[in-house]
Amino acid sequence: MLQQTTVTAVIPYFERFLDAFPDVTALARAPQDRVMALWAGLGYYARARNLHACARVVAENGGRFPDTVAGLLELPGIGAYTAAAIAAIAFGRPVVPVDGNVERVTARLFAMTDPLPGSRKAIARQAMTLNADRQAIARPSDFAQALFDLGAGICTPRAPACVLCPWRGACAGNRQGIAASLPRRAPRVARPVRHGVHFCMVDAAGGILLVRRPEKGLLGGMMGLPGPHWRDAPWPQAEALDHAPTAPRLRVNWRRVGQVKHVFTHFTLLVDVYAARISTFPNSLVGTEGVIHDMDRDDVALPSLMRKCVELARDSNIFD
DNA sequence: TATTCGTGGTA
DNA sequence: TTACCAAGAAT
Repeated sequence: MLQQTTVTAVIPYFERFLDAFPDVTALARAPQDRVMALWAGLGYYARARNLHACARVVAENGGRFPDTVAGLLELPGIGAYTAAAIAAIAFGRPVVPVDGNVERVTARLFAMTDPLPGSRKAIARQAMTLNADRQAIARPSDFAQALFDLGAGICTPRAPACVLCPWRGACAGNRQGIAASLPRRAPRVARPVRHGVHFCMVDAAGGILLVRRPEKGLLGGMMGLPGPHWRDAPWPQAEALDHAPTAPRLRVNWRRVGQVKHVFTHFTLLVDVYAARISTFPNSLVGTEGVIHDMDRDDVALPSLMRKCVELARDSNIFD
């Protein structure tokens, strides 16, 4: 959960996850949709699929995790960082997990000025040597946690508190007066804008028509409002309505209720939201798709983007 | 090696 | 507002 995600954002998800799946075998035997529903809103949904797959592998092997970096790397969703973190924290192996915090501390400590992401391997190599110390080797878990906390609390991305840093005297970045500017990054490309359309169909009971998204790709395995693919060009209303969900002898009066802006990692999405009320869902629509009656239910795998679209439709009084 | 993957908080 | 960033992994 903590991969690329803040502790603050993770905590409530972590609590609910452990309530639902007290141990790895419970997670292994859970249906995937239940896992995705409890992950909904946290993002990077491949992590949920990988975690579930990982639990199944571990359960197959008697419910015991590998206790070496090499063994952990074999598991789905566990890469170099997570393997080292588990090995050090759970099994006391003398390795240094290199996350964004450790990367930043290392780049500053050794005044490494080559920009990320090209310098990533060199920084990681340097970081591996940080525990070349008798006390560090003796307590791999504490040393890893201490590095995280140094990066999160003292050696922060902006305005680092160098005067409070226990490593100030050894820090080449501080000595050269460039610590706060490290690690340097290659300039990032501008985020393009893409356009989508989604349809919020509501029945008399307040049910909303949902479809399951493909397993792979963006929001993979999650539920969503129906609509055509996202593309670079905007969708004129007439063209958008060609993609509205429909059924034989079903007359639907669509109304554009507004636009949702949603920022993904590598593009910004503008979604035109259309809403309509019908009396009851035809079987041809409900049969292969899903309907929810309460958006606040925690058993629906609805990502934040789709939640925002439904909220917009709700604000348009389509549910009244 | 470079892309693709979410979301929310903060300056 | 925009831009950046967070206990990265898979392809």
